Amino acid sequence: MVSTVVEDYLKAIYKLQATTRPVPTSALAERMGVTAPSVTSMIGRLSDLGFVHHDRYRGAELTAIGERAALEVIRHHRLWELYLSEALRVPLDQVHQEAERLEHDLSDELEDRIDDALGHPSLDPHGDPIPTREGQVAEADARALCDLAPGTEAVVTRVPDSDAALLRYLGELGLLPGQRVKVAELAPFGGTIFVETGGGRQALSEGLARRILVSE
Amino acid sequence: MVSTVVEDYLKAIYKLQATTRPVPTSALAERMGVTAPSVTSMIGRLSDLGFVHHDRYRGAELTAIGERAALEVIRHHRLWELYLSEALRVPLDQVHQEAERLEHDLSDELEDRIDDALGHPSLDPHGDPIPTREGQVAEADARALCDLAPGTEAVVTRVPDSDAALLRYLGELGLLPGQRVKVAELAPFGGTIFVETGGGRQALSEGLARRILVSE
DNA sequence: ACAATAATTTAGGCTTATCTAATTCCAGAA
DNA sequence: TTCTGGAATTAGATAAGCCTAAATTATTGT
Repeated sequence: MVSTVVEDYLKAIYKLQATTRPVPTSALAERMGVTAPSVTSMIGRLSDLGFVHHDRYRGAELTAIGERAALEVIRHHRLWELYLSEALRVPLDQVHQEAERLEHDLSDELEDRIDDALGHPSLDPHGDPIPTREGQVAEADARALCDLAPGTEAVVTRVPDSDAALLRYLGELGLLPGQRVKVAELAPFGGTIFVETGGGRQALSEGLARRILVSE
Repeated sequence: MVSTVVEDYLKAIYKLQATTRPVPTSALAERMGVTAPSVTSMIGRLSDLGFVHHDRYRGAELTAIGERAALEVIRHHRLWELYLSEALRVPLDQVHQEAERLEHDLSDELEDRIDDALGHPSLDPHGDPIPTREGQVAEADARALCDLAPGTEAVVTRVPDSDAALLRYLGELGLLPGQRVKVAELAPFGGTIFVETGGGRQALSEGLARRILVSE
């Protein structure tokens, strides 16, 4: 059984790979909140364990085994998130933080019981896909709120998961998963989008609107 | 925040204090599954942290602060046990093991939510008292099954928590908390007790009957 | 092609928690 | 009161993760 620290590194590498591949030492150091030398040494260990391939001075990439291990941690995390949200009514802005600790302590038996209790869900409360026990991830092809034409109506399907303050703000705006939204207009010269939600007319930056995924 | 290892030591010392006080190094080593020198060194750290008083060559005793910390871990453990048992239907013989990992990852908020969801319970599924948030333990004055006179009827209130095989056995006998039991007879010359349970007539050793607490 | 800069790795050290081997202490027997 | 066997402690080592400071490498601008 790998340590919780190793699990956290694997998860971080998996997420960063969506952006850059291989993942540079500095990117991993930043995400993990440690110094670059710490990352170099950990990459060496992960490489010894067969979880990553290290391309010296270029970065690290998960092996098939490493990706599988990362997906198991992510599955645990997202199952806990949904469970805490549904069964214990933990507010959406707090579930990530709680799950961050619990994800390392989920036996196969308990995983199954939680999965059963939730009816084998495919999405966590932020709209992120829950990998299957076999490590399959169903990435929905959603579009970003900022890409909708004015006048379009849609439903929010996915929001960033780890920034509690942002999630509270999105809650105030009425832009959490499941909530309806209509693009009212785009401000001239770009940069700002006006939308109508259950909470009324809201202005938000294009940058933020890009991180909110919707389906029509 | 103390490490999970420190939490485990505090809990172990608390439990051993019920038998011997102060707790000898060897007893703690045995319970923690480590060598005596490891315990000596850990006791030094616990002493530095103000959790125990170390009487050199005699053993360790929890300070008020240490006892408080131990009770918090035990509260977490027992709340998780009851929650897993009630909400997720985890079998009684497994809840201890699961809670052993989860007890170290329970934020105050989640603790409150679980406590609320369970209706502020006072006993875990093995019948062990759940300390209050303030560190109060309500030790019920129960009697042991082996101390009942033949013919007496009672209800099982408390059983050992950590031996899964024993708990499965007690389940087969019909001697889990909440189940009714009647002492049928004592075998001549002692050592064995015959009881009637929902599952019929059962024989059990005096040693085992001493670890099963009942109320009439 | 080469020098400057930025990223990465190496070197060496610290803390926590463990171990084995060696030593010291205590309590009970003679 | 002294001896002795078992318990406890000290000494020294290891592994995981982290750090700072120094050295190295890759890249980029000229």
